[in-house]
Amino acid sequence: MAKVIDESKLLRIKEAAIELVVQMGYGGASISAIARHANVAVGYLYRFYESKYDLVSDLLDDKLKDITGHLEVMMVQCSTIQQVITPLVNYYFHLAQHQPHHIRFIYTLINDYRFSILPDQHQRIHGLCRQLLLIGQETREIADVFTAEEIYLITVIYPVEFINVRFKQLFSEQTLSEDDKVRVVRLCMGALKG
Amino acid sequence: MAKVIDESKLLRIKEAAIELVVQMGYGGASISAIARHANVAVGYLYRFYESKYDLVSDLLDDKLKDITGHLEVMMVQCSTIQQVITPLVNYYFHLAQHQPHHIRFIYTLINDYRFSILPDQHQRIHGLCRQLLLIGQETREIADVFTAEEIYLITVIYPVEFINVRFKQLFSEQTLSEDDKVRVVRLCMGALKG
DNA sequence: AATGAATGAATGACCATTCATTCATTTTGC
DNA sequence: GCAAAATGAATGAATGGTCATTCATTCATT
Repeated sequence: MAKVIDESKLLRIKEAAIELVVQMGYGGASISAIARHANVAVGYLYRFYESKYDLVSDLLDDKLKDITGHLEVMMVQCSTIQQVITPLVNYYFHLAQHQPHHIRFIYTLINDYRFSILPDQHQRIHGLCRQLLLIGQETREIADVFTAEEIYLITVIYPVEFINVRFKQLFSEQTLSEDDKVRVVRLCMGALKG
Repeated sequence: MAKVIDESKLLRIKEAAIELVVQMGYGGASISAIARHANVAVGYLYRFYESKYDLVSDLLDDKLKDITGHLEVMMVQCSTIQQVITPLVNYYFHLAQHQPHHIRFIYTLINDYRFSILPDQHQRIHGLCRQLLLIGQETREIADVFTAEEIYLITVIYPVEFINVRFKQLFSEQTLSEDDKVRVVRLCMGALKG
């Protein structure tokens, strides 16, 4: 007698939550507004998530999983840092162009002291940065002085911040271009070189 | 008949607002909680600020003014980029060590899409970055390919993000040290070199 | 008829903001 | 020098709204 759960509704909830958290902040994104945007009853959200915090926390984890998953795939195929950074920045730009709310969502919550990266993703990100560091020091693309912490800042935080400075139109009102992508890759590679 | 406005109360309100916005986010920092923390009546806040948004927005502007003010002073005395970056990073670290809430506050709101840098500070930051770019290209400390946008990312965003990755203990549980300061300066200078 | 997915009114707490009131200080009148 | 009147700084209860969450009810499917 098990009825089918309408997956499109769950998707709409996720999309609405992401959009509203970006626009109004976590506190400003009310459950009733999320439900209204998703065209779903208020109570329906509690079928999948125990609380609003749970919903948003899970969404953040999903988005981070997407990034680490992508990075892991890229690292298997590549033997130089340049070969990892280029598709990684490509991925950020693709996300920024096709799902701008999603990259803003990550950005908003990664900077929120109430949310933190869950232990699982934390471990994976750690491992990936250490791996990058090893490869880069082998190929001499990364200076010896650097630690995994700096690799994280240069390869994850810097590109995301570049995109957000553009979104906020702080220095330029241009939309992200191919040239910008090249600039970001060049800056990352230059910074890693030391 | 003019009574004296108790400046310490206003200071306490500002301090409480900063602390609570950092801890609970803008939406979570209620006026009643701010007033309670500041040991002040709820209505008292409205003597100085028209609304909660006004209060927080003004505080952000104040903090940004502090940074741009410092940068302007530093640039008058210095003729090389190294001579600007070093005291600038020093200033960030000093803020991080002595007023951690304040740097977190800037960090939290600069990343919030509901708040933006007011036109006045915006202009000053623009001008400062352009000036840095000119000096750096003269002294060959900054590669020709860079724009003011990249100078901003490297000299403002990167150091602040470094500090916040530490605050969040993402890679290291160490508190900020003199060695870290040297690392940040080195990374900034290296990145600017291209 | 039975099941359980989906609903949305109801709940109690808390929100930002207001403003009649209180209270400390200053000015005035003597 | 002092009491009374005037001032305006400071208060916090009151307001009307919104919040997250619950759960009795409805409705579609089996």
